[in-house]
Amino acid sequence: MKDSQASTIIGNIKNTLRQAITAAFEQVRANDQLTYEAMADFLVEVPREAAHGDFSTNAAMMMAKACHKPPRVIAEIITAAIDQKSAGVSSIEIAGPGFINFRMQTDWLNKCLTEIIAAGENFGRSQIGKGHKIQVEFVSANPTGELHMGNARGAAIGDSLATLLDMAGFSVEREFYINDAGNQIEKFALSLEARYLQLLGKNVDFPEDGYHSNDIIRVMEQFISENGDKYLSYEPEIRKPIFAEYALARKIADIKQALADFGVKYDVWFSERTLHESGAVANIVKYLQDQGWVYSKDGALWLDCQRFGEEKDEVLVRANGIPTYFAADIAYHQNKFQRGFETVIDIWGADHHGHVARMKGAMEAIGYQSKQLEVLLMQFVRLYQNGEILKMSKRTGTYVTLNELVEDVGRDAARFFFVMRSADSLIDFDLDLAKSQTADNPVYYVQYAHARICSILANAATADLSPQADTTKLSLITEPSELSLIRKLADYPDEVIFAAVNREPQRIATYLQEVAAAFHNFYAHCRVVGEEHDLSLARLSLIQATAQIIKSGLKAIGVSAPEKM
RNA sequence: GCGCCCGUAGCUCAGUGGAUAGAGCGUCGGCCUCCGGAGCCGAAAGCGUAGGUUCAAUUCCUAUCGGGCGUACCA
Repeated sequence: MKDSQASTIIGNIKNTLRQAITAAFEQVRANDQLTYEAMADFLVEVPREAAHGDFSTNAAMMMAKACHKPPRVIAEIITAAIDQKSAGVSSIEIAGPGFINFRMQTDWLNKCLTEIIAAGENFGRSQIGKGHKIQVEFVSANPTGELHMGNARGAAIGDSLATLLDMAGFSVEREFYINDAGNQIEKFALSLEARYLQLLGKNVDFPEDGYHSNDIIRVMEQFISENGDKYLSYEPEIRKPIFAEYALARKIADIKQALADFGVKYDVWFSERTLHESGAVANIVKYLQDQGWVYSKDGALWLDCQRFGEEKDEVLVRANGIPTYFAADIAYHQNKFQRGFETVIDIWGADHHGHVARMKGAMEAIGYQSKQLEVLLMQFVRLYQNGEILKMSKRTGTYVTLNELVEDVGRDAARFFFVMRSADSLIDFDLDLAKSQTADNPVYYVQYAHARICSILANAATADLSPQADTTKLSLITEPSELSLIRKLADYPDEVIFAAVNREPQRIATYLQEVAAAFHNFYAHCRVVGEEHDLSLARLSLIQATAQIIKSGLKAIGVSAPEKM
């Protein structure tokens, strides 16, 4: 991903250095100082340690093998050959195992600051995505219950990833797939019917594998208050769909509301049922049959998954004639691609990982490339309470809902918490800690930096300080804590790109903590208001840029940037 | 058994094959006559184990141990 880089001052400098290094290699090869077949890929990066210069490259180390010389010897030769002046380099040193470290001529960081301020809210946006259509499908929970912690994690990750992709220049849509067809809806209907009868005083058994949670009792109470008991006399096959229809509409509305309260809004709510009704599911099965991917066994239709390397085959249509979830999912993904998405990202729980390879295989079978379907698996959220694992179960109705999470922990803290962890780490979530010590959440560290800046800006306003872009003397910014803050700020566009293309929104949470740390460090060393006039103005520009980036980054992960806390 | 994911500080977790592996919480010690102390500075403490590839491995590969998940005509 080293070529994924924003067109910023930093990006331009990296390109310039890369060209200068490549030119130097070509020159010394022409002089027979070095012999090699081809240039290796090398990096030009901003070193983690400021002591290692403004930029550094590993080119000499990468070329060690090709040149048959030790890295430091190559570095000596290359360093002598680089045209420093035209590359804007003030000094070069060779360090460590063979890094070449560059120090740039002065004020390049100040130019970065100017650029950040000039770009304003757009700083962080780029066109890496070139407008390619990409879809992120996430949560897609069964509409038979309430959203739980796992859904909350998926919502935080999916929504943030979608925003970051948008910032990186992709054309993004968020989608929720409503599983409103199939077996679980049948079970759902049976459960609703049982509750209906029970609420009206009938002594009926509740289905063993039904949905036990209390919320569907509430739904049926509402149903009865609106429609009375007239369905007691109806045939089950007539009234069950009526119950299901009624309850689904309400459950889906609840889910929408819960997600909206969590700051997540979808572009499309896609109904599985429409795929069955339109014949899309039947058509894709027919298509696969025609293509020779399907065989009959024990009365069912099977997809030959072994043909694309799976261990076993999968049923597409059951012996009872009802298509499986797998068949519907193939039709669903065909539909996605027919809508013009070049890439489709699905965010699934780890319990679905067995589904990944066969879905990718199926994509090949229906004429798409398996890499067009990316599945981001997220590991489970394990809840702790009173020091013990809290086992979540829809069956017994014991789980913590998204609504409760937002109520107890708060939206900002919850979203930050989920997005700061990589999707593939198993999270231990201590409910007691989350409820009692929310101030320990790193989100407040970041938000505090923003609020602190807003407070300083307010002070500056009363002190009649207002920087003008064209006259502010940014060259007065020379303190190490100031410069390292600018350095960190200038990274923002590349951080967004990295998070987007690697599907790692947690990078932004980490980055924001680094920005906040750099700011707090600056604050401890430098005053803004009360210094000499021009210096105050310059620092005002610096903290404005900082606030702008913190706000932008928090927004990208769905967290607010309060001006006061 | 087989497959996927994860083992990093006392705890929860970051870490694009590179230079001295980071943060929060916890522990210990400093810092407000000064823009918000929800802050800053410092200390102790770590890459499960064993091989391999590489100039260079926490990162890639293999094995092994430990944890999670899956292995349905469920989704």
